[in-house]
Amino acid sequence: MEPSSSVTLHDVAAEAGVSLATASRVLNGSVRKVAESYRERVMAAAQRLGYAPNLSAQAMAKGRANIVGLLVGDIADPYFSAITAGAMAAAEEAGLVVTVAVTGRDADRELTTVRALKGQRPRAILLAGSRFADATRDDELSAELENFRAGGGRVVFVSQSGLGFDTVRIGNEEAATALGERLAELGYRRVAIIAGPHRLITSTDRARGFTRGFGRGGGDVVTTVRGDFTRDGGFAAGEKLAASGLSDVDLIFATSDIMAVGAMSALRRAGIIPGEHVGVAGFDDISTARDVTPPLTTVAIPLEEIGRSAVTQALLDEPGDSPAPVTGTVLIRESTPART
Amino acid sequence: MEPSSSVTLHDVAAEAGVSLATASRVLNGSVRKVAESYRERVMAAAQRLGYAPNLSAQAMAKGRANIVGLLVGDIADPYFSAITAGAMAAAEEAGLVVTVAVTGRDADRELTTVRALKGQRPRAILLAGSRFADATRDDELSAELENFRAGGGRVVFVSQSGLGFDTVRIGNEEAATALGERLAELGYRRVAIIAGPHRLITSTDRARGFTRGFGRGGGDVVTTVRGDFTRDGGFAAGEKLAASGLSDVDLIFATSDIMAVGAMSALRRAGIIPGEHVGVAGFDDISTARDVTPPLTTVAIPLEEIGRSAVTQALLDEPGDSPAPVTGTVLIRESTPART
DNA sequence: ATGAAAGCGCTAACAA
DNA sequence: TTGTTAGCGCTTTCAT
Repeated sequence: MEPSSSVTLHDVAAEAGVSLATASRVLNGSVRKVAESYRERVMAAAQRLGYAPNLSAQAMAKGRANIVGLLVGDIADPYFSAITAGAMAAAEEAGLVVTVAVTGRDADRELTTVRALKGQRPRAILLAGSRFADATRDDELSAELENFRAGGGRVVFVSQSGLGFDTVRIGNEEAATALGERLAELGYRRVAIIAGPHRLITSTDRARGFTRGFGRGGGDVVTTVRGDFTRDGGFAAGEKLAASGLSDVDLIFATSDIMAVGAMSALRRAGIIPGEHVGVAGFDDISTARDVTPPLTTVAIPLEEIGRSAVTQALLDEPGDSPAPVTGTVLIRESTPART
Repeated sequence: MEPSSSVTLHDVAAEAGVSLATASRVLNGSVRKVAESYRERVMAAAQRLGYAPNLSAQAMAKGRANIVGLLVGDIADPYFSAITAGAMAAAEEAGLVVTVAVTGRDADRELTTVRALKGQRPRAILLAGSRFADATRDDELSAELENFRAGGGRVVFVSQSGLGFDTVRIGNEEAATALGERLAELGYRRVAIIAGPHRLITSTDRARGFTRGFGRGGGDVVTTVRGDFTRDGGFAAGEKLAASGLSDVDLIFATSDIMAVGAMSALRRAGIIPGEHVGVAGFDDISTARDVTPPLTTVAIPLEEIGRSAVTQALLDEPGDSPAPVTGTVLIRESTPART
């Protein structure tokens, strides 16, 4: 049968000779409750007509759509795309559709975007990405999300919490501390830190943690250069450091791999060979970290797993029991050979 | 005013002392038609109550949701995430929300996913990613999309067309030909091609184009190694080539940068230095191509632009006028120095 | 210019 | 177990 532009449940019910309610029960409603013979007839009719439920209608009738809204800073950033991949995998398993929106790592846009997402009445809203040091918008965001939760929606943050919602926390500071210690053990003593903007807590936490660990091992932070929390931001910071001569520095720590990778390119361009003239370390263990030369020392964060986790958390019966923070694993690679 | 769990248009209308219809006209409906005084009162009421339209309800009333569904092979692949970024930017400008789904580069899953997306009654469905050589599912997919279009939805393919829908075409074969010619000019004569699975037309087109161009310049294809169209697939292929000794080969062309990058890592691991012992070239110009060592010769494809374009195309008044294919630009970098 | 009311497709009481 | 029916929130004729 040629499916007309849109087959409704009504059509299916008619075709099968049963009531709307019965058809609904068979195709979508709760399990077990319809006689096998009816069940089959409905299924057959649906099949024949090519019926597909109208999600908007379902959402309206149920008050909630089988959607999860995911906010990321920048989908083209491997950090976020890995988290997204994990979230989408888990969502698909749960029969949910994922709506993705980007915030550009900006608090205002984050707020706007949350509002837009709320309009879909999704089952959950997931906010991946750093919280902001400047809490200007936090009250508004909180209110917006609190209201969403009051309506039965679930909210899950990924990274830092602070606003009192469920959170898949990432142990940025601890892992960075461990990395700092290890690098100090390897003989590094004077580090230049490449960090993202002050307002990104993720970056700040990592820098602080690293500083502490490195300090414990007897190392010092010589300087900190800031830039966008992107590849190009890292590149620019790398150029700046290279221009300064790097005289007093034996190590560069960037608060994300993507910045580290950009910085390495800048260094090499300036004739400074990463891993040889100066050690370089990053954070995240994005795929590229293995493929640059030399392979990049970093902290592995199970990004995909975190994405899955966020969805799982959102689907749990009860909010409130945030799991323990995800821990990172220090990965020493050739970009930081032991200092003789 | 404390926004109760959900403020409806009804509430706003009541608060403003106007009818539902008027409120609707002010807040969403077509422009100009409401007296300024009413207009203001409604706006104020909406503001005060924190009203946000329920998209599902709007979708139902209008028959179509302000959503665009985007299908990608793998969101963690920079090729797709760049396209996605572009599509999301354009969608946001148009006030549309983007639902993303992954196909895992599998025709069956692609079909399933299209069905799921259709349930949202989105304004458009965008299919990024290679078509499949094995057209087993093409009829079903066509039928599904044709039906979607019949209901007023728009369909846009990105890459190859073939199914008779609007397409943002990518000139893979032509650009690969140009690349092959250039590399032959540079003195390369014997290439090993690293390709994705046979079924991915994108990969096949690029390999064919390259072969032609390289042949024109007097070069030969010595061997072709296939693997997953991923970084790891490239790595595995690279290992295989390295193991074979690479005796008879002065160049490796991978049909995507991501494979090329993986292959470079494998080569280096085996003691073969890319750009020195053997030239390496890729395709796409993903961000990483600049950051590997040596920087990777490739064909630049304006991925973000393509994503934007797909959305723009979908929003055009009339289907059918697919723009000219997007052309790639050959970028010779240090991974393919001129052969002496 | 404004309002009343009929749906849009589906679910979930409530009846039978 | 199955069917009837009242909404869900919004848009859109059609009157007024």
